[in-house]
Amino acid sequence: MNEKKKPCVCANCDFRDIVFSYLDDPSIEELCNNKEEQSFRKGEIINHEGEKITNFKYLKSGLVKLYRRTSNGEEQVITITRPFEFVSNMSIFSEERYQYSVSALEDSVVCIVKLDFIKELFLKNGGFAMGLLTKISRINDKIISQTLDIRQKNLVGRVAFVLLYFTKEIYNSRVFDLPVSRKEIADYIGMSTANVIRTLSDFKREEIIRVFGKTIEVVDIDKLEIISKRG
Amino acid sequence: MNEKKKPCVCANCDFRDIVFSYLDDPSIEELCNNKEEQSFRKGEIINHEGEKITNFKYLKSGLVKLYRRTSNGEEQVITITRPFEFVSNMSIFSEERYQYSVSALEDSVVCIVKLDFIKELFLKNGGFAMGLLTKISRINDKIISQTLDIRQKNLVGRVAFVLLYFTKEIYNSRVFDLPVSRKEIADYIGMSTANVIRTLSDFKREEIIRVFGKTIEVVDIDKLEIISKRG
DNA sequence: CGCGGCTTTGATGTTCATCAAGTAAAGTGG
DNA sequence: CCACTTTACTTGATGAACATCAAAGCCGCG
Repeated sequence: MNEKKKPCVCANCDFRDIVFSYLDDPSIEELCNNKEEQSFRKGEIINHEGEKITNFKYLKSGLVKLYRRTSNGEEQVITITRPFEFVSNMSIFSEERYQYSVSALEDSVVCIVKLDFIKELFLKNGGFAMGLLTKISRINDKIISQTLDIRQKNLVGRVAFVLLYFTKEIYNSRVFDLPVSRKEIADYIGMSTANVIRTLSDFKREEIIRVFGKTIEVVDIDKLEIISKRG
Repeated sequence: MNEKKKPCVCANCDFRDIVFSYLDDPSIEELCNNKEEQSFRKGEIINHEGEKITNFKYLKSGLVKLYRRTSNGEEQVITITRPFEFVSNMSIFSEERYQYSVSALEDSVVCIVKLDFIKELFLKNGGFAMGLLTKISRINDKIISQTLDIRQKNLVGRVAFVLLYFTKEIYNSRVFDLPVSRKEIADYIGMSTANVIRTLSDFKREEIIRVFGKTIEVVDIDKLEIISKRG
């Protein structure tokens, strides 16, 4: 008798609560067998724009950026996100190929499941399908509203926004190491690198933040909120 | 015997091919009984930001704009779209209330189905669920990529873009009546009204377009493409 | 230690919004 | 149907916001 059946690691994964909550234990077991984990070092590319989509991927740990290259070769950062927001989000059901690239901003671990397996699950398990649709919708909503928010702000408002984003959404701490270069921030909020730096310097001078290289300390978060809103 | 059973109008609707193609005739019949059509005059509001979502709505004919109001009271137009792109798209599965407003730019007809009915269908019919997810993903993808495209362009590029959008995507004709005011164009592409007008005047002067009030004729579509791309 | 990339700052010019003033067009009430 | 009011459109002038360019400092890495 096989008393010591190894428990599937997926059964305890936080991700289960999010989209796989409708799966019973045998299904989770099957998922586990169809799953692979892959590690990416900071800077490595997880999905490449134009590549064929064959897998359903989600971020288990780390931090990634979603971006695309414009016709004149510049990089446009669409969003920066933490685990449990899908990595291969969006296009996976609507397109054959990735519309955007994804790369690791910190060392990251990604879970990879064959897309066909997910599609099968989707077809035969309505609850799972609904959970997945809700999750995907929510991610899309977030990206769209974030993009609209940024668009509406001026230069200082945008920099304030991005600092608050790191403080509240990404690190949940008033002190953090910037995971991106000044240029990447510029590509994210749609302005020039020089002006991102200039604005950071202004904030430093007004003692709203302290800066030590890549390390940022938000001193006056309330003032930052005001600037971001008014922006 | 009931020989003269009235055929359900939904059975022949173009929309059936798009998301309801997986439904068999009895289900379509049921859909038909749960459906209402509602007409909206130009300018009327179809969905209101903040309102509770109870229905699944889609545009049968007409033209609508999706927009939101920013914190300082300005209007931000997210997209302008033709039938068969959902009206109550996006948030319907992820949010309880509408994130955005929708209003009619031309007289429009909207089909309205109770959201609960769609959810039931979704749960028990995997094919339908997959079709719907694909459709929703595609609409979201389109909005996101459009927004990114616009963001990356300068003033003239944006105006060229919007003219091409009306020419190719909306009217499929080089001559058309603008369904929106100059101000609405400005709110759509994120610039001031005065500069939209100025740019249109420049295009007129360079004989790229002809303008008679609301009527636009695109004379040199190639030049417009170049300006839009380079922008 | 020296090379290359990222960062910083100042000077300059372009792009764009804002303001103002005028004209055309579209409602509105008598 | 016309005078009146309001709203949309148009153009020029001005200044603010922002990008670009250039030069110098910093830092990590071979």
